[in-house]
Amino acid sequence: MSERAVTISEVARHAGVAVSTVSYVLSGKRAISADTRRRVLDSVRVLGYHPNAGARALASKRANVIALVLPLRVGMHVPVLMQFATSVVTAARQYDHDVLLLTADEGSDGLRRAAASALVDGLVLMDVELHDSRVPLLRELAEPSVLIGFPADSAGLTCVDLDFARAGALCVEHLAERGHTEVALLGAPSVVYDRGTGFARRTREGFAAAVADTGLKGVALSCEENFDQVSAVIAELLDTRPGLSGLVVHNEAAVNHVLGALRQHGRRVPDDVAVVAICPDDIAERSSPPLTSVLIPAEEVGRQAVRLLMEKLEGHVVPEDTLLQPRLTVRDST
Amino acid sequence: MSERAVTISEVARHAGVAVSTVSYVLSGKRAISADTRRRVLDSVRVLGYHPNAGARALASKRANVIALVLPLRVGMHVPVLMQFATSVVTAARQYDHDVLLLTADEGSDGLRRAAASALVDGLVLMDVELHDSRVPLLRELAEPSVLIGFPADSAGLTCVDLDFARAGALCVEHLAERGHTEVALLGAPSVVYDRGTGFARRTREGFAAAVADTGLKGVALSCEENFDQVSAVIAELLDTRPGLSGLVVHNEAAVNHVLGALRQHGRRVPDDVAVVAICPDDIAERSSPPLTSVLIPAEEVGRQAVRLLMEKLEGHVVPEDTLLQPRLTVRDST
DNA sequence: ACCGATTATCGAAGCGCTTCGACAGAGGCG
DNA sequence: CGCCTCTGTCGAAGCGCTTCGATAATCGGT
Repeated sequence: MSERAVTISEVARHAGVAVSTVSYVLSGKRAISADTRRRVLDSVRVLGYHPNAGARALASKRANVIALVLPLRVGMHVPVLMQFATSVVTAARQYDHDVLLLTADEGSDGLRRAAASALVDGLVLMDVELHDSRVPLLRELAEPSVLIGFPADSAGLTCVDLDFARAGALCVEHLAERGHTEVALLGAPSVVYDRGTGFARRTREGFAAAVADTGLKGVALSCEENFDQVSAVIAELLDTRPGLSGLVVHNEAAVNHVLGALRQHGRRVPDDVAVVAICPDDIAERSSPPLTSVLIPAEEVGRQAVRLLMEKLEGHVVPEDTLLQPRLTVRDST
Repeated sequence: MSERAVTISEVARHAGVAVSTVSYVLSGKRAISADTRRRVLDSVRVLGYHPNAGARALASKRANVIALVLPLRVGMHVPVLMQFATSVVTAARQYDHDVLLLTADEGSDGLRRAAASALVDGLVLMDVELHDSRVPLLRELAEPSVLIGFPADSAGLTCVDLDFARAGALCVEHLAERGHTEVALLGAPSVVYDRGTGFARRTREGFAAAVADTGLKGVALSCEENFDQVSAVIAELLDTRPGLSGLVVHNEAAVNHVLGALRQHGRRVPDDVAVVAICPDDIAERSSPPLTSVLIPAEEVGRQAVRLLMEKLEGHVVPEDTLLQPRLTVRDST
């Protein structure tokens, strides 16, 4: 084992051509005769050649690696982050790029280091907050970047996200169609609103706007993530708002507690109270009853983020804002 | 913006020394006078020099990057995976290494490609299964690797994991001490056992052994992850085993359903039924009541995995098996 | 049959860094 | 005082690849 790696010059010798010819066969940047191409590719296969990434990066000034930057704080539901991460990796591979994982611990220095050392060609930042400390740096970095989520000032940046305002509205509209007249939003823990996390606020705004538009009665509440607190909020809600019959839950960790609390308080879903959640499909499906939900299209968000980054790497101009339209799946809870 | 990157020769010129001297200052591989060192470091700072990663990798044959390979299937609880991932990244940075994220989609080819192209110096594989298709490849790869989890045949490999057998036993012993005489294990979904996931089986074995040792009565059941099925299992259990008063739950996604089902069936925790979980602390803490639990020390597992890999990269010999001892935290559920 | 354009291939010059061997100068010792 | 050993520094040779310009070879048009 441990045989020294095969180099391009060995491939060239084996195929009886010049090193540059092998390079051109592999990159396709110049025309090569079918015959030569075949001989070279055969040699590549026979010798098990893999181009040396460092050498390639040095000569071409392209590492073919992008950075994926994890959020500063985990405010978002973790499984969703994981979905983003895997879809970014998968999408990147389709463009023949790899993904370097950067965490918040290093803060902006980490981004600067990775970019300045040419370790990566571009950056994807996950779960960007309204006042994200990493954002100013991006503006001065030579490397292109794409954000998942929207900071307060997104001018000059490329951002992708689910249209959360529309998602919040969609839930309200669905409940309105079902004939409900008084609804409530159970959102993120209050700390998430306090620190200005964009998607939580935007959902709330969309909810409020739709409530106004449809002429329903509605309140938006924050929602902690342990059972007792959820149960207390539900009790209070049922108590003070007898007409309430529709619930929008935008909190993956709390959604099962909400169902438990409703059960505890003797309310049946959907007969007494209808519930629509904004959460991943797997959570909605394994709840009892399975929940009508708007899912966060993590897979598509990640794919779009990578696509946009690749466009930028090619030197193309891309739209600054990309909002993905939410889709509501009706299940048994409404 | 976008000013061309500073190179080592510019630093050398600025500091009035040879390129090689700058290199030696930065690597510390040869003695350099204090005066020269200071001048060089000043120039580095003033010019904002960052060594080019590709050039460094090419010349030194070390990329200073390790691969983190995500599991083939997500059988493990996702937040725990995320904890592994972040701790691996953090630990790697402490050794001045970065982390490349590889997913299962590419399978073994991805590993081979990353290794053969010298993109990475070594590999950390997460959530290894008993018969993991990636394992044979590792044996023939020149690059060192460390596994998180144990395959069926771990000979010649370096593996790290929580001692799940001990964790299962610890839970039983705790319940025995509390005076319970009949206990049950609610484990992973049956499909997880079927595909031979090591940690699930090992927990079950530890549970069974401890039940035998302590002379308790006990059964081990698999446990699906939606409320209705959990509720049915709990009903059946309470019905057929009236003496049952202790439950060990090794299933993060189901643990809240278990509590809900017990509530539904009129059992109080811990008065009627004591529950001890094997799960992350945050889940245990936000349950109602907060659960006595054995946590999966993801942070330490990741750190140890990286430490072992770095040792191997240095050419040192490391122990093949590293089993981390579980610790049980008593909360309100027992 | 000759010319210019086109196509296919080659050789060589780097990319920015590490590392090896060489070599001045300083210091220790008999 | 001469010799030897360290120290600290330098210059140059690559590492494996991409890419530029040059050069043959081929071709259609006239």
